[in-house]
Amino acid sequence: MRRFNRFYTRHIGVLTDRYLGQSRPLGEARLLYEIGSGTTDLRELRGRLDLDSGYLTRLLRGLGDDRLVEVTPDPADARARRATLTAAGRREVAEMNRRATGVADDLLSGLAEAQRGELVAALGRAERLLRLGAVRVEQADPAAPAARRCLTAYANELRDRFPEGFADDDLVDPAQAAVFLVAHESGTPVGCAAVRPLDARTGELRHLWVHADARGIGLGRRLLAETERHAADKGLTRLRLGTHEALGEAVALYRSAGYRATKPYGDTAHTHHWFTKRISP
Amino acid sequence: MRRFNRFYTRHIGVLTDRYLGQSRPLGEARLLYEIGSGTTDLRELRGRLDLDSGYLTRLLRGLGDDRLVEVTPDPADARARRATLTAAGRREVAEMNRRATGVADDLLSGLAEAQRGELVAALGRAERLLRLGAVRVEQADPAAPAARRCLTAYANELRDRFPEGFADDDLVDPAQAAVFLVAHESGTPVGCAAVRPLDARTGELRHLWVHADARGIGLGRRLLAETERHAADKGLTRLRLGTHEALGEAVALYRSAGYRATKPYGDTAHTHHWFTKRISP
DNA sequence: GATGATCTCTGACTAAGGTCAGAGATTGTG
DNA sequence: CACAATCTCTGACCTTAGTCAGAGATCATC
Repeated sequence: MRRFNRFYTRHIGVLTDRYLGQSRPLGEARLLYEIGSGTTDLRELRGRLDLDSGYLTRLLRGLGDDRLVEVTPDPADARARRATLTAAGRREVAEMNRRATGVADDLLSGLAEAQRGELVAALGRAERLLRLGAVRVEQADPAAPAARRCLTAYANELRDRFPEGFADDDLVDPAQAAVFLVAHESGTPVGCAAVRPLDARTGELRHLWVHADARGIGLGRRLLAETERHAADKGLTRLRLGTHEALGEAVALYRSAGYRATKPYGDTAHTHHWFTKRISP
Repeated sequence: MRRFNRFYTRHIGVLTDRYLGQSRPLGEARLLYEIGSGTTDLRELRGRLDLDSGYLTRLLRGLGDDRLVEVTPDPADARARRATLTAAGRREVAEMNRRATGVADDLLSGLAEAQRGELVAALGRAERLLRLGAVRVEQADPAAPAARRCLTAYANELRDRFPEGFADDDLVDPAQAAVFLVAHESGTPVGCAAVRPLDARTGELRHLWVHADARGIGLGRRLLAETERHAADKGLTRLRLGTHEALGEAVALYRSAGYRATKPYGDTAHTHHWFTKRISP
C-alpha cells in the first residue's frame, strides 16, 4: 500500500501535476476546475478547496484579470458572491482536460486492449476499497444533526421509491434506539443504521441507509456488520428486520449476510419481507 | 483512469502529504527519504528528485544545520560530494515511516481481512499495469549507449545463470540486427530485443532481456509482441529462436505467446529449446 | 432600529519552492 | 600543460502558497 503510494505520487502524480500546472499555477488550475461549468458560490469553493477567504479573493482576481472568471453578486444575498467561468475560462478548462486525457491515453497506448480493461477494473476496485476504508462508522446520538440528516434523506428516498409513499413519522423514535451508527466520508454523513430493542435478547434492525453517492463500495455490508457487532455487545442474540419489496438490493444484502426469511413479527406497514439472524459477539 | 487520479490525489495524496510534511517541509522530507540508508551522491539526488543544484545545496545545508545529514567529499572525485544520514536523520526517517504506516493502517482498519487482501492485490495489479504502460519501447541503434548497457547486463546475467558461463562475443553482431528494440522506464533502459535475419522471410529472435527490477509487469511479453510487429513490417513471415534450459520463464513466455517447438536450425551453443512462430503484419 | 453574525475584500506578512548566473575547485583530454 | 568540462556552492531574485487581522457591506433577529 505504501509502495503503491510512493510509486503513484512519483510517477503518475508528477505527470498529472505537470499537465495541470502547465499553463498556470496549480492553485489557479484547481480553482478553475472546481468552478466548473455552472456558477459556484465563493463560500462553497472555499469549503471544497479549503482556502483562506483572502487567498481565494486574490486567486479569483488573478483569474479575473485574465478574463477567465467573472465574479458577480449573489442575487439572493448581497454579501455573498458567485464565480462563473467566461467562455475563455471554459476553453482553458477544456484544454486542461484535453491534456489530462492525453496523459492517460499515453499511458494506455502501451497496453493491449485486455490490459486496459484490467487496469480500469483494478483502479476502480482499489478506489472503492480505499473509499470504504476511509469511511468512519461511529455510534452517534440519533438526535444529532448528522443523524437527522441521514434519517431525513432516508425518509425522502423511501417516499420516492415506495408506491404508497412514506411519512416521516414512520421513522423509529430516536430515543428507542439501542444502537445508532452513522457513517462519515471525509466529514459528510453518508449512511446510518439503527437497532430498536424488541425484547431483552432481540433487536430490530431499522433505517439501514447509504447515500446514493456512496453505493457500490460495500458500505451497506459494512454498516450491517458493525451494527451486528454493536448489538451483540449490548447483549442481543438475535436481529429481526422487515423490508419493502421495492428495496431489492437491500433484500439481496440481507440474504447474503446470513439473514433468513421468517414470519412477520410486528407492524406490517411498508413491509413485505421478514428476516432474522442469530448474532454473537 | 482520470477519475481515479482525481480521487487519489484528493484523498490519499492529501493524507500522505500531510504526514510527510508534518515535521518538516515536503522538499526536505522527500530529500531525507531519498538519501535513505546508504550514502548517496549529490549528483544522483539531483537527478532523482529533479532539483536545481543551488536548491539542493540549500536544502542540504538546512538538514545539516539540524544535524540530520552529513555531506562529505567523494573519495573518488574531489569535485563531487556525498550525503549520508546521521543517526538523528535515520531516526527522523523512521518516524516518517511510522506515520506513513499509521495512515495506511488507518485506512485498512475499516476493511475486513479479505478486503485488505483484495485492496493490496488491486493496487499491485494497477501498479504493474501503470508501469508497463509508462514504459517506452522504441527502435534503437544497437551501438547506442542504452542498447550497449542492456546487452552488457544481459550477458552478465547469462554468465551467472548458465552453468557453462557465457562470453560477450556470443552476442549477435549489432550490425546484423534487422530489428533492435530498447525499452525505457522513466529514462533508464530496462529491456531489449533483437532480430537477426536468417533468410529473406525468416528472422531469429535474440537477446530478449528484461531488467530484474522490471520483471513481473509483463514487459517481456510486450517486447516480444512489439518485436514481432516490427519484424513483420520488415517483411519477415517467420521467427525462430533458440533458448537455454536454464531460462525457464523465457521458455514459458515463448510457449504461451504461440511459439512451437521445432528442430535446431543453427548454432547449438547454449541452446536446448528451439521454437518457431509464423507472424503477419 | 440596534446588535451580532456573515461574507468578501484589503493590506501586511511569512515560508516554501524554485531559477539563474557566475565563482571556485577539480578532473579528463588533446 | 592548456583547455574544456564537471561539480558544488553562493548570492540575488522570483513566484506560489498560505496566514492573519481587520474593514466594510449586508443580513437575521430581537
